[in-house]
Amino acid sequence: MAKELAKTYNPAEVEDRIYKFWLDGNYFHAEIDETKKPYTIVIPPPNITGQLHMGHALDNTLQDILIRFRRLQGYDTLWVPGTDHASIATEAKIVEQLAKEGVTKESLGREEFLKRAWQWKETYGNRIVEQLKKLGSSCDWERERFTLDEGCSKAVKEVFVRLYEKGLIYKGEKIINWCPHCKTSISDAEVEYAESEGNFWHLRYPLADGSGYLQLATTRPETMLGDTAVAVNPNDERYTHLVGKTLILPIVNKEIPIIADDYVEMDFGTGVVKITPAHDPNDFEVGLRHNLPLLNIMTDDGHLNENAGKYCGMEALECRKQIVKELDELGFLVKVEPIKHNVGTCYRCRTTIDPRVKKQWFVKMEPLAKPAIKAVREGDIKLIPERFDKIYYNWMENIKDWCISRQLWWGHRIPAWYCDACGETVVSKDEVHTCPKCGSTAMTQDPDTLDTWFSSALWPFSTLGWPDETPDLKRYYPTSTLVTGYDIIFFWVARMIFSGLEHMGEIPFNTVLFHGIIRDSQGRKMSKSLGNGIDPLEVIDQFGADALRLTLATGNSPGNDMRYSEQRVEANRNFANKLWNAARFILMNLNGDEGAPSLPDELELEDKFIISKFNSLAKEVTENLEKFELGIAVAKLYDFMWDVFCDWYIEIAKIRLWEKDSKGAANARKVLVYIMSNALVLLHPFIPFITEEIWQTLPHSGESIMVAKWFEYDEALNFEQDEKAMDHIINAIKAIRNRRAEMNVPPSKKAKVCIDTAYADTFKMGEKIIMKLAYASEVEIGSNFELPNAVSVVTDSARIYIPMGDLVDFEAERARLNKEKDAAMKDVEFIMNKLNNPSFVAKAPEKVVEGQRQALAKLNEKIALIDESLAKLN
RNA sequence: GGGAGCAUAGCUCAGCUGGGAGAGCAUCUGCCUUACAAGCAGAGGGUCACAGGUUCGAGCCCUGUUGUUCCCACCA
Repeated sequence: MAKELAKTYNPAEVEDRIYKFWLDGNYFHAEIDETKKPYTIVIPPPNITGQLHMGHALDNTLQDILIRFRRLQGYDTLWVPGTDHASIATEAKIVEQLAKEGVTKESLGREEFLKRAWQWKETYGNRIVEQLKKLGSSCDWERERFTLDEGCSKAVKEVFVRLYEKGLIYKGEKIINWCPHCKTSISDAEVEYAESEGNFWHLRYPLADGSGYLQLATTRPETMLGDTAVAVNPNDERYTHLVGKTLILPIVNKEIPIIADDYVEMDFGTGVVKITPAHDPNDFEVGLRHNLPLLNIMTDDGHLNENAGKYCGMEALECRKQIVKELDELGFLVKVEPIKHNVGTCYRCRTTIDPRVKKQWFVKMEPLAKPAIKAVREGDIKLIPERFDKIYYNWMENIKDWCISRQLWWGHRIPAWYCDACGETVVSKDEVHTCPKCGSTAMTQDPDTLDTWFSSALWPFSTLGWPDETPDLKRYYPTSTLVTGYDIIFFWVARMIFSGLEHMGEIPFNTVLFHGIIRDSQGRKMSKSLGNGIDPLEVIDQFGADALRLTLATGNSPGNDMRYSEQRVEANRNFANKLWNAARFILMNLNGDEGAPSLPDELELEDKFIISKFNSLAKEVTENLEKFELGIAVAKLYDFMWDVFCDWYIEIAKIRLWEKDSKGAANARKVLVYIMSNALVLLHPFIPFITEEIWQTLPHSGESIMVAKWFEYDEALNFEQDEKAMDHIINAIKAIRNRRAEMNVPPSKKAKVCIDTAYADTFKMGEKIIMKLAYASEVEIGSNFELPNAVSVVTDSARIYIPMGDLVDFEAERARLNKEKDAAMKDVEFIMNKLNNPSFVAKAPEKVVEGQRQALAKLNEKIALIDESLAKLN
């Protein structure tokens, strides 16, 4: 016997219990099953520094929807979870933590520091995993991974050595982006440009021969201390005679050459550029072409170094002030012009980036990018929405070498050793103790670690066991779908693609589903500094994980940002409650003889109607899900459950249910259970908790809805005629309700309904339905009604009279009917215009033309019915 | 400088390959009808940013304009 359900759904009461039930049932765990097709998703590993935010909630909701859908469809599904060590972010957090204790990372030492980091990982890495569970994520937790775990380390070393041996990883002295706050290099992708108010300082440098000056402008005057040339365009006739001459660098009083280089734009500024090869990427290139010396003037923490002479030790911005002051005093400052310009900042800490020359490790990108471009171009990998193709190509085609070394401790240590004796570099998967060249045993490992994204790039195969040829790797690679935000297309998606192709020889995933970011109700990005972030866990506490998931899955299309509003969550919580009460209603009426859900032998009109509707719904929803149209799929389910199943079918079913022990009541119960439990399965990917809870209380076969059978479209359940017949009845009921509402007749006041129709058989079947839902005391089907005191209402299939006695205002009736007739006539005119247009009839598809003809016929019928009604009024 | 997205009801957004526009919330009216007031029934509300074009037919395709958001580049 079914158990009683509370009147309102209380998610807090069921969710944790259900999740535990799933874990105990081991439903998330994938066992390789060769009879099934595999479907795999690897999670975008959340940082161990993070708390679950709305972005995670969205990302993981979408993944869980896909994975649950495929699981129900009978795929061998695997969702690999894990977390990311997030080298810079985590190291910064730990340094912060240490600072509170008055300890620096250097004083602690590398080994102790790493111990602390691992402690952090234990504490906070677990926290975010627990938070993912609150959402309902059906990850295979037995396969949980960490980007810095042993397996990932093995993969990282393998990749590093392979690429090094192929010449695709090299160490070089190049200009890189240096963050003076994080004290590490970062990659180009990690630099964010922000507009800032600055100045253009116009300076003049005197010619060495005393014959005059060259005027130029700079936004960073302090870099002049590192100038090693001044450049002009070779075609600039103003300056050609000066090329080869020298200038005296003010303050420094050093002689530097005037060179000619195409890089200089003649019509920008004065056409003269100071060249600081050690602190500007363009200048660096110029320097290479002209063999200019590199003069580094900065320390690692953003101060001027010994090359800055008297400015040594000064902080960069302070130095800028002093230099400008001195230049002004010496007469070298021409003017100061305020300008807006873009400044590169560190994407982690927002500190202004100092471009500088350092010896770093790089990945040579061009050979890796080529096949990665091809994979998308040829459709092996599909990006959804498609427009991200362009963004991807643009980046890949203009890619520069990837700076992968970081001056951090928390991360994968670079597997390179240097011989203290002969300077030999050895790259190896294993520890190197002896120099292969000179035999010395004084080997020192490179102190640097790798960019976090270096290990993330291997995630789709490192998590499956690579470089070992594990059964998982064989079975689940390439993965099926990657779900992630468009904001990490370069950081992560692109790098996984070339890594997968290079190391596995195969794409890492078939499809990438991009989603947008979640903004606050005013459209602003959620951020800590604004304090406008919404904590998904609080939302879950208040409204339930299902309501949150539904909100994130609805009203949102791939690749687009969405605004979060609590009102939407509330509306979706209400939907959950609606389902809950529908289930409650069904349970109240069961008497225990239903057995597992199945259809009765005899079906009434309304049964066929709901079954047929559900049948085609299932087909559409399946197609939508397969095309990643998750929002569309769930909207259809929502409408069906609320507007069709609850508002019509349940209400109609009550008629038979009230006939207590009848066969009809038993049949109605069966259909109710059948539709409800099958609909729950279709809804389950979106709202897993409540669907499980309800499914369990209803008659069911099997242990869990998680492993129930996805409903598949069945031609035998397609009852088109019955759907149409029900439509006639529904339209009549709606029309009657409308008339009654207009006349302010309360439902308690029943009235007789007389129906004149060409579909007498249909309406005969619907008599009881109309009685109940149109508040009729009696339904009479016939023709030539003589009803002097009746209002009438017309649908496309019937003329309906409601005798209302004194309530009837004949003038108003006539006016209303005429208004309705006018509206119908207008529609007729519109359609006639089309049908009278020869090109429409000739060129439009037959289906469309026929549709218009039918619509016209219906309208004419309706007009005829209205005319008859009008005639009766006279 | 290059590229992309968005512009649809008061608000937030759907609208799949072109066939007279939908939802939720809000508003108005009437209902505590024995699943649900987190509900039921009914109603109002839109020159689909603007201007052209293609088409028998355009919210949807093409061109341009305006507004807005974002990405890339980084001319010092």
